Amino acid sequence: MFRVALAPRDLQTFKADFFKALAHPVRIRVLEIVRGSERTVQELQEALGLDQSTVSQQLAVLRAKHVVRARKQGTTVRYTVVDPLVGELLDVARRLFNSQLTGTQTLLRELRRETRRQVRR
Amino acid sequence: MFRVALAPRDLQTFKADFFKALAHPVRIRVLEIVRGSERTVQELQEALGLDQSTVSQQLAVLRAKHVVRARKQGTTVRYTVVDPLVGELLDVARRLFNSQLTGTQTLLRELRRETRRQVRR
DNA sequence: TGTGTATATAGCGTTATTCAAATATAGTGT
DNA sequence: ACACTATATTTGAATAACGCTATATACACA
Repeated sequence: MFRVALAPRDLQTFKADFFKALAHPVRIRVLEIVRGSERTVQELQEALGLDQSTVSQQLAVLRAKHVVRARKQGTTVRYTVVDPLVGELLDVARRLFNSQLTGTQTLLRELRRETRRQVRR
Repeated sequence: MFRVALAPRDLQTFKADFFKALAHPVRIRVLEIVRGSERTVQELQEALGLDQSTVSQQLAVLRAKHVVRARKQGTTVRYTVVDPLVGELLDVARRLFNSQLTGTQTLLRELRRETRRQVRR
């Protein structure tokens, strides 16, 4: 028998795949909605103003990368974030963007609004 | 102060672009080296076992997304992470992977080794 | 000026992601 | 069985990211 030494490369690939899941505007918006509480696809559609197909497609990507989990209930499906650390990750990311965006006014305003919204909830 | 080269259409796009920068195994490895201390391209080449062109290329991506900053000094160029929060982000990500990988032995072992290495430093 | 060294960029074929439209599945009520 | 609703998957064309090789730039020093 022989040992298959898994290169550290594979670990980084795994990590990269995870970040790939976050590397899309719609998917980020989905996560920021879903991280608060479980949501149906319909709710997501409305919140995002996107059609059913698009939302389902992006949810499929998030599912494939194990960022999000689906719970079927009759004919509707509810989504949650698999790990609360995903939320924490998004928070750190927000802080990061906040410090990076200093100087670009419009985006900053957006960011602030988002932060307030989250605190209030 | 910091200036975004291409004004992104909206905030989520900006965020997505940032995560895109992390969505590549080599770039993650680069960041995990560079986050500790400033490194020359040469040092990175050696540490990664990759050729000059590849390393420079990935550094270019990280630069374009403002994750990393270059400091030229004579003929050599030293790279640093722009914001220490990037390091924090990687830490949260590591915790996340750690909890996700429970059950896949080999990758877990790799992950542990990495964590130890970092603590020790 | 010329040569060597460190780093960056261009060109290009291959693969992966995206977007939108169409179609498929699965559950519920009649 | 049929129709209706909620969600998922497939398809295909457009675009972006990759990996590799070759070439370019920029600096140092003789």
